[in-house]
Amino acid sequence: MTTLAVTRFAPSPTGSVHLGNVRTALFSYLWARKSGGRFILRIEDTDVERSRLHYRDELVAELAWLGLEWDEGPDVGGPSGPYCQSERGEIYAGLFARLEAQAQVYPCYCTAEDLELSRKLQRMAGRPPRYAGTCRGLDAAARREREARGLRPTLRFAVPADGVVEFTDIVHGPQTVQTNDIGDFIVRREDGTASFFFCNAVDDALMGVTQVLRGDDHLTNTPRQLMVLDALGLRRPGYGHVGLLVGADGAPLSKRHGSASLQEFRQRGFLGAALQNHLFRLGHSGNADEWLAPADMPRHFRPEHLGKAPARFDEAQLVHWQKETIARMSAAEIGAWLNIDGGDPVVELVRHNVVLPPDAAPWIAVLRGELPAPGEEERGILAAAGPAFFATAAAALAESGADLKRLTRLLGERTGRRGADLYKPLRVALTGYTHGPELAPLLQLIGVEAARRRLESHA
RNA sequence: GUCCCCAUCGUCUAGAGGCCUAGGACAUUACCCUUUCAAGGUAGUAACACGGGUUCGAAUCCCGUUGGGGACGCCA
Repeated sequence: MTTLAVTRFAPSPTGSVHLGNVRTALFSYLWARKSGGRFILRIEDTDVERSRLHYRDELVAELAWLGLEWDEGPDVGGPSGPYCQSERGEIYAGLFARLEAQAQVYPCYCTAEDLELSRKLQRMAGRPPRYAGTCRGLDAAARREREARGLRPTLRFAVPADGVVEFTDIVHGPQTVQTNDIGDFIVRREDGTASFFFCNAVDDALMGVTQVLRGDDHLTNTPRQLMVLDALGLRRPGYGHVGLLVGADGAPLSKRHGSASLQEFRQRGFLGAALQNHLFRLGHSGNADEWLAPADMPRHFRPEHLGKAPARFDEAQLVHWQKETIARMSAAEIGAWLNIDGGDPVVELVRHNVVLPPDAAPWIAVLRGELPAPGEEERGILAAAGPAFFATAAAALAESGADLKRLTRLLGERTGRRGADLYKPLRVALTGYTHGPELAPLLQLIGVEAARRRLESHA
């Protein structure tokens, strides 16, 4: 019933991928999987100044860690390669030649300073800072003169006047844009490399992409890409612009929000399935409130439920999905995640008390014999119980052994305490904390000897 | 500045004119369970930005206001 969707994720390797982009990658991936189509990874590294090889490797590793799998990409190949734009120069050259032959592009000799000045003047005059069209009408003689002066031209797309570009956005619906609102834009830089407007659109068409999902920030430059595609007679993919992902401050997540990179969340110990569950519900609703296994996510993905409004990234909700994920992991998986032996009884003990790996450290320390210095609340509880209580507790422990039930029954009988009055001081003396995993297995693991010492130290 | 986009509980969202005295999830509060804490269970607090229309009837459609965001780059 669903038509096959060919989708892609096309990051530029100029930094760590941030969650906003990861989310559109996830949506794209899910759409492809839902429909039985293909998911493509394409690296947009035409900006030689800022692209770095290690960012590309990192990106591939992070995406794979998250659990996204692409059918075509720089590492796995495919029929539409190469999948790094830096290697597609010949393809673009052929296309530029066609546009030149059709006179739909022209060389522009304006320097960066010229352009900046022009923009500044327009802004001051209360006009939108668009390319003024200075080089559009240059004749052959004028071009030769500029070349002779050593000027290297960029190539600009000649946007037709008084036209309209129409398209139906997958999430925003019908859009109509006046071409008069769009200035002639650069498709090829001075150094000969293709610009985003050009290669991004062209590659989607060439690679057979049917649905492009991306951030809202691209909505207004979609018409430019459509004009390029139309001029080249290439098939238009469908475009869907999802509301941006914003941070707690309401500002869009971006590379300057260093904290929003996928890498950082992985390094902090968040799990791929938790991140997927959270991202799945940001700017999208998939009629499922409960945790979804990554394998089940595709059939719950609903492209028609992609949101237009910006979504706020709230870590509290990510933490919830993290807990749900941990609850479903096997002991071996938790062990690997915590970097301890999966057979270690600590694993089951702490699974409900740990959100991130460092949270396990205190409990491991408690079992290995190091108690934290008691805080104010803890000292209060210890003092309220009094030395006699702990002396009685130590004596009872000698009879009960590591059996908490017996220990608390004896202690209850001898001190008259029950409930929190009984358990709280015991817990604090034994673990140093007022909260934590179940006390019975905790006592078993601490062992009678260590427990006795801890109780006696307060007697 | 010009053009474009967006607007439901604190947060993520359901809602495509009557099913809405607006539903769910997270967070939060209370209670239950366990002679403790956590986990689990139950219940509760909490929202249609504002103003005009259209309609018998509007969270839903139209216009405006306000607020937020984006584009206008030899970044993507």
